Amino acid sequence: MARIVKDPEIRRTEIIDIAEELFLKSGYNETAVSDIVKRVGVSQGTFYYYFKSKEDILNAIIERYIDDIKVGVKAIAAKDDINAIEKIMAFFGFLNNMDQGKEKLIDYFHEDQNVHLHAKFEKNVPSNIIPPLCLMIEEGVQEELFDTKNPEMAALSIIGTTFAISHWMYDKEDRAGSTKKIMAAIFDLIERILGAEPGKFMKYAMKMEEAK
Amino acid sequence: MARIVKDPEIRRTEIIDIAEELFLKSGYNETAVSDIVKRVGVSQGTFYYYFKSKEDILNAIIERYIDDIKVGVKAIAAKDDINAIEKIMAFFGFLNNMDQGKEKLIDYFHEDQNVHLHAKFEKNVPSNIIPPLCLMIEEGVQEELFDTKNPEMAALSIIGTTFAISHWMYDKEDRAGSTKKIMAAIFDLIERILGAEPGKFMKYAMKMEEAK
DNA sequence: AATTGACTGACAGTCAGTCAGTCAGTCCAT
DNA sequence: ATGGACTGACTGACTGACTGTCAGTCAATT
Repeated sequence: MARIVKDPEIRRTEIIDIAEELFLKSGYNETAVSDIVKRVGVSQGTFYYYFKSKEDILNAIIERYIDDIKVGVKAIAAKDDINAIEKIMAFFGFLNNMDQGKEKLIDYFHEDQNVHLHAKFEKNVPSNIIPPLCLMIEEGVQEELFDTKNPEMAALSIIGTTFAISHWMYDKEDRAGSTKKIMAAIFDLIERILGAEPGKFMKYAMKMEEAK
Repeated sequence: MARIVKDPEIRRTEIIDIAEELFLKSGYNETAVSDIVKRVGVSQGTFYYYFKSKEDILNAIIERYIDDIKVGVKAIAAKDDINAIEKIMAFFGFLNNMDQGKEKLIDYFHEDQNVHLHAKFEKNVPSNIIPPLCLMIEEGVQEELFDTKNPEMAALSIIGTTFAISHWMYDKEDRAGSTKKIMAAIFDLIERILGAEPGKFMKYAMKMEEAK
């Protein structure tokens, strides 16, 4: 094969891109390293020059997602023209959009073959999004929008609730149709967890809808 | 190898037992089918006589856990000498004891090598424990102990919260020591989610403590 | 004696990971 | 500018280990 030398960073990204695509399409265990290198157009050795094992490239893929999330969430947390409720809502909006950007990443995650990817992802997400979410909650407590003594636990509860509900919805057949009801239910739970005034989140959601 | 014929059900259980032990000790990907059959003392072919693939036996292991949980939870839900709060607390006590019975199954689950097992487990648990938990909550609403319009969502939120907090605690170093504080925090969150009187769960917990 | 079905073990095919060596690009001395 | 030394990106054949198959064996049952 013709030997083509590239900037290591570009080559690395190239390999990660293809690996991600194949893992999502066929599953981690079902994708061979040889499938990846064939698609990239490099040798087996090159793969192991960049990644010390197959598991290692999976970690690299996850890390990239986490980094994207970190950047987006930090930007929201740093805003000073919106209040805590709007931040938390923007936060969920951002997480949702990320999925969409990757062509329904979340759809892939819920296929059985991708448990491995999904599990690693959910294992690593909380430690990165709990701290900023926690800050937003503390802000809301100071603004007297929320009433909670333990912002960290509240943050965990919100994330756990959101994960659980989104998993649950994916296992049910009748996914579409009742998104509004589900949003209302999630808002209700978040308000309860945070000790916010009932209906306050929905009120803000309507306002943002109008603003468009 | 000496040929020993056993009752198929016993043989099947035998293979599952060993496989479970090895998967938990060394991880799913790191355990070879040949390791399993060597330990059981049967041939490679016997393994594939009982299970159609390596993935298949993992599903069998998970199924066994789920069945244990189902039985235990049904028994609690059927009791008529305790109220909804006591049932929910018994429910969590049962889930906790199950872990202990399996020599801290939950400890193994949180090791990185076992993401595969863990993920399959958590993917399948909710669909089995949400319905009975849901019934308990509905009971509590009728008894006017709780105030919620959507018991199913509340059940999901409680399970999600519990999972998220237990994962979070395992990733933190200072695990021991503050179990009481964590229990208090979880009770507080459950009360908020269910719309129960603040401190009510803790009150029942104290009462049960005394009863011993 | 015939039938059933649990069981065997050799084997085909596949895959993760290794390694000795190759070659493109860079940099410096002539 | 030209060559030669050097670096590190890259190659691909190879190995050992693995999953899953299958033709056939043997114990138990009828």
